[in-house]
Amino acid sequence: MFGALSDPSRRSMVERLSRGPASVSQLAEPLAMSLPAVVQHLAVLEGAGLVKTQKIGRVRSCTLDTSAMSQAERWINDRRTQWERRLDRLGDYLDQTENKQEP
Amino acid sequence: MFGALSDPSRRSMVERLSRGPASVSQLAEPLAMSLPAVVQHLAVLEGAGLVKTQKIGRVRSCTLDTSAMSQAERWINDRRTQWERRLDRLGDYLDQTENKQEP
DNA sequence: CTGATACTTAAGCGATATGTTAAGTGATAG
DNA sequence: CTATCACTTAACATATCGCTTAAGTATCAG
Repeated sequence: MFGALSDPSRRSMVERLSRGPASVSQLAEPLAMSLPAVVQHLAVLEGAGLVKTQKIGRVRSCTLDTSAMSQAERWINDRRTQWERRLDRLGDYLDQTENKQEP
Repeated sequence: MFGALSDPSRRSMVERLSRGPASVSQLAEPLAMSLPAVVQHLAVLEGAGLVKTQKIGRVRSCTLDTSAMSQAERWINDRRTQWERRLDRLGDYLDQTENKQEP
């Protein structure tokens, strides 16, 4: 999941897809690489559950799956808030001892 | 940033640090690898701005830097909400055309 | 049917990542 | 002072990643 988003090309593909569905060729167009390379990146994104694809005729249509993104967002948020709660408790403790030293 | 979080060992280190500061040895303890390997992972986290370290005597104390995490969280959130706004607009459009067809 | 389009599959290649062991360095406990 | 502890540095194996080219398949337009 994080691994999928760790590559700039893949992030730009996600950015493109956040503006709406696209075919493989459309995803490849702004990228300076061969089509098979784009398909490989796409496979990584699909493997991570970030992108769903559907082949109609000879065109593969790609769309974003935001539920997978929420999961990563939550992981980060959980660690961050846990850390910040710890800082808050530490602050409370310092306030407390400060009050005890100078009553 | 995403690359730093793409490794399970590094995520477990971040998880450990979200519960409070720790030394290198403390971070290494639950991991099944040599100490130099842990230090390398730590360098990646530090390079991504996720962790700050400070050497006091012979022990290196590591703490989380949540501001870097917020940035990644925001990136995900931006893409997700952009996608969801698009879906909303599409829904509005479909409602509209539906009303026109059956007045 | 024929040719063009939109991928797909397969093989390979150089760079980076992830781990190892072995040998330092510097701080501190006894 | 000496031994130990907590890293640190260096050299190296191996694996995975990101990309390439070349050849194949399936669909659609004319």
